[in-house]
Amino acid sequence: MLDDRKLTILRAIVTDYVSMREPVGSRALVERYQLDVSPATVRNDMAVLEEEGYIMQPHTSAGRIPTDKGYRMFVDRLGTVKPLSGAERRAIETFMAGAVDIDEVVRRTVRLLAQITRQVAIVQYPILSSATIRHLEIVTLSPERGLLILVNSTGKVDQRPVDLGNAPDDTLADLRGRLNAALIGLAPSQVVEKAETLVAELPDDVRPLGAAVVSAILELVTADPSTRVVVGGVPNLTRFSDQYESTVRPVLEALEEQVVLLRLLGEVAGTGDVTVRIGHENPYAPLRSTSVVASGYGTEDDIWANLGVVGPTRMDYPSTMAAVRAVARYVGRFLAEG
Amino acid sequence: MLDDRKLTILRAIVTDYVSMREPVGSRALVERYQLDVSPATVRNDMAVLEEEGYIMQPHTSAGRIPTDKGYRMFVDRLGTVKPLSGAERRAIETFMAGAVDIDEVVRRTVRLLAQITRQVAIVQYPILSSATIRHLEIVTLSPERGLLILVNSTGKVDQRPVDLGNAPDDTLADLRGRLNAALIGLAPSQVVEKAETLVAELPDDVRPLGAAVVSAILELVTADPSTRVVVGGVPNLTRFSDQYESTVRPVLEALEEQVVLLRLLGEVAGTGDVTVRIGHENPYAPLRSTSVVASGYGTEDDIWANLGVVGPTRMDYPSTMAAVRAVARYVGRFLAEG
DNA sequence: ACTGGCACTCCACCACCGAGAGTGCCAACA
DNA sequence: TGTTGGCACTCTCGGTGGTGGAGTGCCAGT
Repeated sequence: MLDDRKLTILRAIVTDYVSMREPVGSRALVERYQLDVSPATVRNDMAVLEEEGYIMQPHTSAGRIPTDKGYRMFVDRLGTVKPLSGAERRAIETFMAGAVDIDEVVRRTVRLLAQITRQVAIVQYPILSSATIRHLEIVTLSPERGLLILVNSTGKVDQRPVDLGNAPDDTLADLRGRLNAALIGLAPSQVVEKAETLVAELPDDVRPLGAAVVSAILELVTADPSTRVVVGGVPNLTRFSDQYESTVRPVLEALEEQVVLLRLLGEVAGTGDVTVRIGHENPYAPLRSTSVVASGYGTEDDIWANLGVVGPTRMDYPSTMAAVRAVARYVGRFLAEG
Repeated sequence: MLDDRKLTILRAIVTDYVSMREPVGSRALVERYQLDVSPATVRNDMAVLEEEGYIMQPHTSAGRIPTDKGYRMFVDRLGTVKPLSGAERRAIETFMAGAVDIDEVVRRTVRLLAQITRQVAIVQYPILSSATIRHLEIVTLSPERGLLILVNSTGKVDQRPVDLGNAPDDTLADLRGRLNAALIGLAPSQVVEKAETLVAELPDDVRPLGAAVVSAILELVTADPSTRVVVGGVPNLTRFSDQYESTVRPVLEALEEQVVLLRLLGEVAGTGDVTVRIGHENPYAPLRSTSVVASGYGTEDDIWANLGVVGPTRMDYPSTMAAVRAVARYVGRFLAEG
């Protein structure tokens, strides 16, 4: 159905439209892409491509622009991987160096991704499912208010206020000792299993407080940190479209909704490799006029979370995909090393 | 120079322009604001107001719009405080209830402020200068890597990786004991004073590690958490202007620069009451076409940080100022109570 | 199967015009 | 002196019509 030349033409249309941002006609095509055929021939091929739904005309007698289906074909079969430039590689390395905690890693990643793709970047906080509890502390702030602190093997520190109800210091110390002894080295799932019997086995005088603390621990341990996302590069939305109100506004609104972004990343990515959702393929209606390029990141056996970019369907897919892939890999390695 | 009627007219022009978003002419003015004089009289007054720089015409024979100076006059002398609606009061109360940690308080505040002002909101993390050290912990992650954890009296938990360099467990325990004994109850400034002698007094075998840990403590203690800001309500920028590229883009870019926002808030607010910077009064050039309404928040004797909104110069100052003031007060109280 | 030619379509651009809104000024008036 | 009605003037905005150009589809010829 689609012979080589038609595919070449489709590729040329996509490439040209992405860089020129204008509908592309048959003459420009043969001139800029050495097709060695006449414009008339190209027109015939374009008629077929249009019939098949890969390209369309904004109006009669304008050039053609790719449809979502056209971009999809391009991404799946026509795009050649565009390796990162040396400067980009170096940027990735230097950008991350010196990030001390997880917050900073995420913040820098989002900045980095926005900068090299020149799109809006989204990074989800990593969930480190293999993490185990390393240390547990109960700090007294006042006779009534305490702070439960949990440190896991990756160095993440979680906290939560607990109501101490005037419990005496030695009760507190007793509880802390028991909890540390019982829970250190356990993974989240094991903590959940063990929680009930742990409370049951506490001495009567410690049990009320113990129950409160354990339930706080459970909250912390089951709370999914990857339910947080960070967004960056919003100014790049400028390059989206000329009609601000109708196209940019819904995207801006979507970007403020953590829940939406999480669902989006979840449905688009989820694997270790780069995935692309083009226009109407997107699960979320207000983003139907955008494309999402996303990838999971983590180690080879363990995906922790997702990251990606949102941009106009008319985007440079090869470069964007290469950048997302590179950043995802680098962040995965960086976090794995600690 | 400016008699009562001229001021009334100026007030009417500001009010009308803010709500109608169109240059306002003499006829509309007398019709909508019962001025009891003829349009011709109003025109004479407007000519004076224009000469004095309070209003201007976008072009000959359009209506007048306020200048920055006009808004300034309005804010200083003409605006009447517009109390919050009951719904808004209730929104403030319910929005904050149930926020567990400082991150969440800040995130909710920014959302709240963006929602009731319908502008872009900026909230700076609070610095609690009266906080003292409550607990200090060194958790071993691996023989080489450790985590220093600092809890202060407000319940804030800070962390920082430290290089343990294979120090034996009992050295670590010894150091932890000494540091806890020496530092608990101290304010940041006191910690800084005491640091040097503390290291000097350590036994020889503990000192190298101790020096590293103490320097980490100093970093944590002097690091200003209020160097972080959170932004929300960006979609409200839609209502800024029709010319996207020229006016919205620079604002978007400014909003991504933490440093800029901090300087902005710092220079605009800094006191316990609401401050307004209008257009060219702004210290930061790309925001010369916007107004900033900001306020410090905290307790009566102690300002912790600032919050505010950024919007078009053509904004509803009375409502916005009332909202910023109310939110600042509420957050201050909320945090003070714990 | 490809090509050159040709008639056709439609948009983008420009000039032009008229209506409407608003002004400044002036002479008249309280 | 301050206010008012009248009037000529200016400028924007919306609609109209014409033109050039880009691009197409189709067809006959190679």
